[in-house]
Amino acid sequence: MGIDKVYNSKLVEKKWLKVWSDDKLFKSIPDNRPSYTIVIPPPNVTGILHMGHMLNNTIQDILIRRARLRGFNVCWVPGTDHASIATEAKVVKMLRDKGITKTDISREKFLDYAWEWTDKHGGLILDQLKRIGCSCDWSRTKFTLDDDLSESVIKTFIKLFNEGYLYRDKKIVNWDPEAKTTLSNEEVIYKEEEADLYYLKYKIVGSNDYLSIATTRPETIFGDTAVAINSKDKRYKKLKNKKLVVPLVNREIPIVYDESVEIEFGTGCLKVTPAHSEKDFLIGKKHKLEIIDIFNDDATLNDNAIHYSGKDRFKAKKEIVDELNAKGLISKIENYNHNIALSERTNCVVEPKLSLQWFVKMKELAKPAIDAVKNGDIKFHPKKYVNVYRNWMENIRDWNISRQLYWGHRIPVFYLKKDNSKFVVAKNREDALIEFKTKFNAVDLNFDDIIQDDDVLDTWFSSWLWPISVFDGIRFPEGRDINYYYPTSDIVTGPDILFFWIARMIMSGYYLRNKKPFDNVYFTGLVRDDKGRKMSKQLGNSPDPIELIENYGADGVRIGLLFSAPAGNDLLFDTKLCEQGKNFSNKIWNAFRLIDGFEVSPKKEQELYEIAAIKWFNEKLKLKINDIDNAFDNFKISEALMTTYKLVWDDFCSIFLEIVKPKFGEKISKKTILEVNNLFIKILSILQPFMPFITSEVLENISRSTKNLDWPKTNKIDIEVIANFEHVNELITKIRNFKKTNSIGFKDSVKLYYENKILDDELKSVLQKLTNCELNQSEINGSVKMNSIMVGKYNYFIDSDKNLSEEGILKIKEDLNYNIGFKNILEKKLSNKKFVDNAPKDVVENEKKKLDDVLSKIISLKNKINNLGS
RNA sequence: GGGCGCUUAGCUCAGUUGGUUCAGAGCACUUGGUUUACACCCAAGGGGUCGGGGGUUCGAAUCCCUCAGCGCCCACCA
Repeated sequence: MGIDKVYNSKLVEKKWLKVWSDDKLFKSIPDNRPSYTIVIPPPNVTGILHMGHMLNNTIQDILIRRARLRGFNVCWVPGTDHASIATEAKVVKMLRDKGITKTDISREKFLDYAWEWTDKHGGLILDQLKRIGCSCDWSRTKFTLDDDLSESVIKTFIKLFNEGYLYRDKKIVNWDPEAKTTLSNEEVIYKEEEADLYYLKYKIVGSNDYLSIATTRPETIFGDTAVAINSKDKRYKKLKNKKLVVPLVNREIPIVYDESVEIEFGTGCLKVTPAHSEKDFLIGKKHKLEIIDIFNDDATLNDNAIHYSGKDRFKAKKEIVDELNAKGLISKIENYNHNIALSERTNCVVEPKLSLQWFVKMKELAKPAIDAVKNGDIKFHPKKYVNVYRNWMENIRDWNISRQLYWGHRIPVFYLKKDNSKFVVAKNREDALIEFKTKFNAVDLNFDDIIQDDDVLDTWFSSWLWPISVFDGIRFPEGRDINYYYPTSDIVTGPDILFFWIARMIMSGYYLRNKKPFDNVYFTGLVRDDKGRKMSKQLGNSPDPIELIENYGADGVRIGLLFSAPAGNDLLFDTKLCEQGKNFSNKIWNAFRLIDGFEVSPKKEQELYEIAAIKWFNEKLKLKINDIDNAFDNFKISEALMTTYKLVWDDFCSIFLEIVKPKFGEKISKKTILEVNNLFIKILSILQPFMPFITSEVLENISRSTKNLDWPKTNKIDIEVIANFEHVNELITKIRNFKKTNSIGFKDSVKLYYENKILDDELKSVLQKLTNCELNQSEINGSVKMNSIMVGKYNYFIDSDKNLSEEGILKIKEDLNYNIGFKNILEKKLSNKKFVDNAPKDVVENEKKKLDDVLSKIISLKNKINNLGS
């Protein structure tokens, strides 16, 4: 045989990657067919493919390819995200390595470097997606900083502003001192940490007494402008109207009474630093306290910290504690567990900071988005995330969208240089000037008088528009594409960006188009290693997807990942699963080799066993396709794969092909080979979404053409054909088992006696081919020593020249005991008046039937044992 | 502190509305097999009192309560 014994994934993949890129096979243009659309979750433009992408995009490709086979006009839009803070951090590091500091160069210069960096490293990930077989419409590739998408972002900002959804406010925000930007609440992650709780002594003015105040942050005393006590706290009533002296600073501060202070915590007294805690800020606002900011942008202390000015916050903390200690101003130190806030990107401790920022009012936008998910208009898979979503959405907080970065969409707000409380929102400087002139009646204003906001928008402010903006539906709401492809069908993503992205896309969808952005959200799990640990760079436990593809083939890796990827559950990735995937590829390859190698005889009649096998497999295939369709409809993709896997490996290869395969030296009939090929093509169609490479290759070889596959349709299924065939199959297993336990050679002939009418000529032919038995229909002859085997409720008898082995006899006795036990249970149940009276009739009938069956089983087993004795 | 979810074979997980067609699958394991597609293979087999306890019911892996363990999300306890 000229074809390789082992499937060569490298060669095949190389070939098909070329075909797929040359032919623009996956290009979509609106037409009369129904559309099926997915927009890719855009990976970071300079990112590289990791296992999460691999899983996520494999699932999308499976959905996409199946939809294509089912005749939809399929559009999978690829693209990348500029990933504002992540990319900027990389560029800053690159510059630092070159000895350049971000602040030393102009914004324009920095952006030049950033674009250079993006051009150099960007888009690599899209090529990697091609390697795993992704069938995107590559002609539609988008980048969030493309001109059209940028314009969409700006247009949306202006619309939100004009409709009152945007405001600028001084609030406590999350400050990342390393990236020197604010972060949204979603970009902050909390980690439990053991800390010290210091009890500091604040001198009471006009007395020699001290008030003890607990804090984890003694370094912020320079910003203290009050001490707050709960008004219900009886212990401190006598302190009313007293003042306190802040240690080290020697500033006198008032005592204020506020309900938000917990009586139980520490001493019940809270030092208030309005500039460095949201809670303190609110207290300060209420009591009109002074606000003293003590940090620079890089979280070193500023001049307000007197002799600690310029020192790093952590270093300063230690020294301050030492100084306080030396002065006897710390009464005790306790261990205390609390959550520290870390930046998702830079991993440094986030500093709450008072700052003027742009916010989006979310409450109103959230309303239709909550309803859509609640009433099932948008479906989440798995459902458990509906509650998580609702919980977040119903308590949604305003979205801080400004970032003190360069890389991104610059906020389209222009201020008057002289007075930055006066501003306009406009898409460019020219419009801004006109706007200024009308709004502020400033006729003689020129470009030098205005300045654009320095900040850029949160990266998610562009990605929340993605399903609309990739079809240019913001600039041109009546465009052809947006009206054809939107709402999109499904979106596939990890639950970690449920709030960042999914929730916000739903909101923008309703806000901008009054329509949901997608019908279904499929949440994948996290890819962990085989010990259940998250994959991370530090642990080095994340395999390189491309390397895996080299070793196991893209199809093998796709299958391997999906073998353990039920929606929403984390999956423990093990390369063993890829090995299984690779083996499966090889199995398919060899099925092809076998079929391809059949010698065909044009004149030969079909064998009876061929007819039986084809008849059965036709029905079985329909049954399984129904199961697979069902699994897909419920987004149980792993289940769909497993059903396919077993259908191919067990039913098609192990059973069907084994029967159809001509006996040694014989040929196969023409009619049969045609039918086998047809069935194989259907099998390949089902496999195609999971394993695009090998199926394309085999199909081309088997049909000698590149004709398109269809997803097979099912009609009425003949259950009896399946049941009878499977009866025979079970019989075959039992005969083999009998041979094994009785040390009869696998290929040795035995005589089989049967009494029922299930076996027609075709099935008999199958039985003979696979077990090499001699068939006789007859009553049992009691005088002959025979061994009975049971299939369902029917008895078969094997006559062999060998007696039953000890093991075989033991088995029969065990079988008898089991059935007697079962009989007792049934009889007890049926004599229970309560059961007979209360249970539904069909249940009772069923139990009676079972009893009949078991009784006849017991009789035949007893006969068997008696025969042994005779 | 609030909310959600999980606990079924050695491992990873299925089990819609309670009823021996529900105690399952894949992997792993055990045994036997290789000139005739594939040892990246074939055939056969063993294995679980469904986390513990209690309740509802004629009947519970499935419904209710409770305890234990694990995981996730949210939140301004200094």
